Amino acid sequence: MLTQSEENYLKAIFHIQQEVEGGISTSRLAEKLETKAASVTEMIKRLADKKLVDYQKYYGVQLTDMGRKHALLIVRKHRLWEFFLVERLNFNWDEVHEVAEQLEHIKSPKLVEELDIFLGRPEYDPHGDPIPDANGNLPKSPKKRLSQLKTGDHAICKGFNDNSSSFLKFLDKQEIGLDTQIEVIHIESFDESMTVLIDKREVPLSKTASDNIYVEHITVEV
Amino acid sequence: MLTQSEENYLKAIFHIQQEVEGGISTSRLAEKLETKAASVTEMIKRLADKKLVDYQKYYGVQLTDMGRKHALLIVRKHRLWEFFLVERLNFNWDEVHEVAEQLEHIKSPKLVEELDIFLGRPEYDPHGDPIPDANGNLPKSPKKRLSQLKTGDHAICKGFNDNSSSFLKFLDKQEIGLDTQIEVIHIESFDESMTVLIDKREVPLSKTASDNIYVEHITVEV
DNA sequence: ATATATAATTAGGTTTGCCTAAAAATATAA
DNA sequence: TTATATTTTTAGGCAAACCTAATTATATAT
Repeated sequence: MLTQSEENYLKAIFHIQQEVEGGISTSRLAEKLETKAASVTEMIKRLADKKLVDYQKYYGVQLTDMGRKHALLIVRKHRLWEFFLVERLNFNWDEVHEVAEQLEHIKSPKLVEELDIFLGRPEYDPHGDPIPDANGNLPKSPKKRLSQLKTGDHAICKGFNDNSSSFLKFLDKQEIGLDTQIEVIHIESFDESMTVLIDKREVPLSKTASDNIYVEHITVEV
Repeated sequence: MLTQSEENYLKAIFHIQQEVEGGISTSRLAEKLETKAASVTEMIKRLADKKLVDYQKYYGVQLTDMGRKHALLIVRKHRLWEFFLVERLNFNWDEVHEVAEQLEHIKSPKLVEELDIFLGRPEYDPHGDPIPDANGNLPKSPKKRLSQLKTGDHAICKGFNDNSSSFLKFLDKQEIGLDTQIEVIHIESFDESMTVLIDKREVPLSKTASDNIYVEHITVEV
């Protein structure tokens, strides 16, 4: 049985692997987990002993199939609980993360299954992130970053890369949420900031912001 | 902030104090927590340092007001989650204990409050145990043990002292649940076992069983 | 190619929470 | 009351996870 700490390491490795290919460095993991490199080295060795990660000294870690399976279950639980908190308990989407970080470690296969049923087997969490099914399969949608679009493009908001409370509050303020319709009306070449049209309002977005917004690019018949 | 282990000790002390007066012995606590006396002594000292218990070497522990407050919050969370599991997630009442033991340690005041609202501010958990409110007040009902009744008495089942899976399964088999109507039709003097009438069925109950069933004694107009 | 900088690992320590075995205190029985 | 039994505490250890400081590998720059 995995400890909470071991689960957190697996989840962190999984999330970093979603972004970059290849082995993950000790320091990158330490940063993500807000701990020190020495602690990471130690834990990685334990996980390698348990065949949950492949580890080569000085060359980083990668999840094994078993490790990925565990990680996906934790992600599944995290996202189901986030859905529960927002949809049933009136949490705002910027308040759920820390609580879900706790709830994801509850060990009860029946609980996960019954919660999934109770919630109507949702496919996406409140931030638009896909919820893995019981076998670890992710529903995948053809997502792009808003920053990849061109002037004149239309899109529908489908998720966010940064789930920090400050970013989500910023989105709330700009009235940007899941399924919000967006039209790109201008891209400033010098800093790649853009102006988008949302519900007839002109909203300015920095490159940092547009990088963190996932959209589905749609073609509009004129 | 309290660790999970500290919370479990407070809860155990609270539950034992409900049953017997006075200081609680190290060995009694060790038994309840399925650990060793030496470990208990150690933890008790930590809790005493934190002013959560009063402790006198060789004379047992008692909760302080602060300690009781913490214990009641844990009991509140435990029972709210049990209610949730049974009423919303289709758990049977004999399956909820271990999961609730985990869920009770989730730290989020908002979660507790919103869950309470979501569930309709229930007063009793699925076993008939009272759920403390946010201030630690217990709704109290005038409960007796079924074993205290006399032949001919009528009563309504209001709770159980033993929440073990085996006892709850036994109750299920006898079709005894919360609010079940019971009439005592015979008490065997030599072993204090009794025969009760439930929904026109004669059900034999050992003293052990009747000791663990709480009832509200009612007067029937004939 | 060699020196320097950066990153990773090892060494050695801490805290929490558990353990066993020995010692001390209290309770029970002759 | 004194001996015996039981309970409690103390002493000393262990594993999980963390830490800092020192060492060793690897990467970078001259």
